[in-house]
Amino acid sequence: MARRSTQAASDGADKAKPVTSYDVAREAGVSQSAVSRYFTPGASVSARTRAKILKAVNKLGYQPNAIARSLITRRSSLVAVVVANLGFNPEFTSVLGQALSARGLNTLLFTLDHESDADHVIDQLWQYRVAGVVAAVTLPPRHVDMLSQREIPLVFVNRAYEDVPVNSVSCDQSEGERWLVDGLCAAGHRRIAIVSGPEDSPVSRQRVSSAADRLANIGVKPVEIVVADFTYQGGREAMRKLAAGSAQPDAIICANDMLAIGCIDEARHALGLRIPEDISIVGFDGSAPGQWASYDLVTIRQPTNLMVDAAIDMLMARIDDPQLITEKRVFSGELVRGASARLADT
Amino acid sequence: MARRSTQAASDGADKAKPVTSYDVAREAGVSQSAVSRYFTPGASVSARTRAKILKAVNKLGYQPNAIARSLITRRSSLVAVVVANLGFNPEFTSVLGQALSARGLNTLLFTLDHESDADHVIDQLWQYRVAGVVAAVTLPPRHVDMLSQREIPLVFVNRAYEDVPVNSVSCDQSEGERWLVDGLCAAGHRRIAIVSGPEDSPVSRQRVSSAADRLANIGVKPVEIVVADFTYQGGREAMRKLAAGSAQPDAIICANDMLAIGCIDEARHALGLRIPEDISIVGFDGSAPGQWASYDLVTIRQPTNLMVDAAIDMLMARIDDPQLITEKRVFSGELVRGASARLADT
DNA sequence: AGAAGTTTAGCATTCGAATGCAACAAATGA
DNA sequence: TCATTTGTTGCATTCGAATGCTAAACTTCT
Repeated sequence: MARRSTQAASDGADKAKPVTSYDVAREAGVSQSAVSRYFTPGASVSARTRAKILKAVNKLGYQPNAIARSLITRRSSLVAVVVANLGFNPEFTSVLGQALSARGLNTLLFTLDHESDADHVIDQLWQYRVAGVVAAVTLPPRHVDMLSQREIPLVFVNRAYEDVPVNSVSCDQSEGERWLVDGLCAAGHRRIAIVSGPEDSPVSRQRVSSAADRLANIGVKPVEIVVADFTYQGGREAMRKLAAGSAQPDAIICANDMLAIGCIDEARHALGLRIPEDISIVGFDGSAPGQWASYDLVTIRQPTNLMVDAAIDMLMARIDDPQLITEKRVFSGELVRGASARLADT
Repeated sequence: MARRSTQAASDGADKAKPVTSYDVAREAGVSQSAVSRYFTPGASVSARTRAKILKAVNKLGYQPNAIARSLITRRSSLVAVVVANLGFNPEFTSVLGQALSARGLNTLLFTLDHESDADHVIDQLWQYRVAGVVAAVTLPPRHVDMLSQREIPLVFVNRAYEDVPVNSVSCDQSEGERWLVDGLCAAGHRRIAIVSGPEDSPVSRQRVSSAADRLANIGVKPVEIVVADFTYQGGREAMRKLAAGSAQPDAIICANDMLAIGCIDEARHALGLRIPEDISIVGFDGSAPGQWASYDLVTIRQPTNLMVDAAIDMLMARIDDPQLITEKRVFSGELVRGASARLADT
C-alpha cells in the first residue's frame, strides 16, 4: 500500500475539482452560452455581461477546458512538430515553438529516431486532431495523402516531393552549393572531395548532387565521395578515410556543419593538418557551433527565422482554408565567409 | 477569393469525415460500448467480438479520438515538458521525448524565453489537462501549489526547492564542483576565477556557491567572479573581462560547458593563451560540443539517461497515484578528465 | 437438469464547451 | 409613434468515447 502525502491529505484541498463554464455562469448569473461566447473572439456579448463574467472568472479561477472545446470544434490548437533525432536542429525547433506559441498554438513534439517510426506518429497526431503538422522529416506518400484527405495542413521543411503536391519551405540548397563550389574553384581548388550525409536523407542527397553537378559544369570531378551520418563522429571518420585514401583532396565539401566540424577536428588534431592552408573545409547550415572561433566555418546559413515564419504563415492560411492550393517557398541561404576554407570572390 | 486545389476539389475526397466508434460498431454489428472496450486494456471483450471489431477497424481505418477520451476520463496522455530557451539542452529534451513516447505519452513542448513566461504556460497546460509536467525551469511556488491542488504530477529537473515539497531529479552539483575544485587545487592552481551563469538561474547559483564553498574549505578565495549568461558569447566576454582585470587567474571554473567553450575560444584565439599550459578551464554538463577535440573539456557529465528515466518513473508513479509523497532523486555526475585543464588525481 | 457463478453485451448517461435557433431588447429610421 | 434593423441572450443539442448498471449468455458444479 502506497504511503500518502500527509500534507495533501490534511489540508482539505483534496478535491479541488475543476471549475466549468457552468460554475462561472451560475456565479455570474448568466447562461453557460454567455460564458462560452465570452471566450470566443468576435462573439457578441454586451459590456455588462462581460463584466459580470470577468468577475466570476477571476473569483473562481476559471480556465476553459481545451479538450471539451476541441471535441465540439473538431480541431485542437495543437500543431505537431516532427523532427528527426539526428538531423535535429535545436535552434529551429525552439524558434518554431515560440512562433507557434505567439500565435496561440501549442507544440506537440515528435522526435523520431528513424524516419520509419512515422507510422506511429501519424496515428498519434491524428488521434489528437492536430490543427496542423510541420515536418522536418520525410513522410511516406501514403501519410501525406492521409493528412490531406483528413484536411490537416502539412508543411515540410527542407523536403521537396517530386510528384505529390505538398507545402514546403526550404533553403535553396543548389544555389548554396553552387556558391561554395564556385568559391572553392575560383580559389584554385581542383582536388575536391565530398562528405555526404546518410543516403536516406533527402537533404543530404540534394546537397551532394548539387555540388557534384556544379563541379561537373566547371569540368572538375570530385576526387572522392564519402558517406557518413550527420554527426561529429561521422565527420571525423570521413576525414580519416579521405586521408588514408589515395585521393588526397585539397578541399572538402561537407553535407552539413556538423560533418565539417568533425572533419576539421580530425584534420587538425589527428592528422596535423592546417586549415585552410593544407585543406579547405566547408559545411552547410549556419549552425551556432560552426561559427565558433575554433571552426569559423565557411558555410551557407539557412535563414531560420524567415523559414519558420513562412512555415507558420502557410500553416495558418491552410488552417483557415484547408483547400488552399499547395505552395513551395524557397529562400536563399547566405554565404558565410569564415576561415575554414580558402575562398575567392566570385 | 482564395484559389482552391483543383486536385482536392476534383478527386471527390472532399468530405473524408472522421470515423467514429459508432461507425465501427455499426460495421461490426456490435454496440459502441464494445468498441470502446476493445480499446480499453483489461476490459472484457469476447474473442468473437474482438475479431469482428478488429475487422471493422481495419476496414474503416478507425483511430480513437483522444480528445473525446480525455474529456470523459478527465485526463489526457499529454505530458508538458517545460524548458528554458537558453539553458536548453537538446539532448535532454530529445531523450525525454522518446522515453515518454515509449510509454504511450505525448510531449507538449513549451520553450520559454524568460522564466517569467511561466504564467502563460501554466494556463495552457492546465487547459489541456496534461497528465504530468516535467520542468527544467523554475516555477514560482504558486504554480507549484496550483499543480499540486489540481493533482497534476510535477517533476523538476535540476531544481530543488527549499520549502515547497516537490519531486525532482538532479545531478549532484556540489559533489561535481568539489571534484573539480579539488582536482584543480591539487594540481597547484591557486588563482582561481569563477564564471557564473545568469543570477536568476538556480543551477548556476548552486554550482557557483558549491565551488566557492569548497575553495573556502581549502583556504583559497576566488580571485574574481564574473557573471555571464549561459551562452558562447557570454563565455567569451567573461574571459575578456578576466584578462583585462588585475586578477590574472590561472584557472577558471565555468558554470556550464557553453561558457567554458566561450572562454577557451577567447583565450586561444583573441588572447593567444595556451590551454591548459597558461590557464586551466573547466565546465559542467558533459555536453557534446565540450567533448569535441578542439575543446576536450574537463567537466562533469550529467547522467542524462538515468535522469530522464528517473523523472519518467516518478511521473508515472504519480499519475497512477497522485497522492504519493514527494521524492527527490540525486545522481552523481561523472568527472570527465579532458585536456582543457591541468587536473591532479585526488 | 438445475442452481450458482462468471463473462460479456448493450443501454443510457456523462464529460465541458460551442452553436443554430428563436425570443427578446435596444437602437435606428420613417 | 410604430416599424425595422441590429445586437444579446438562453435553450437545447452536439461532439465521441468511457463506464455503471442491468440483462443475457455461457460455465461450472452438484
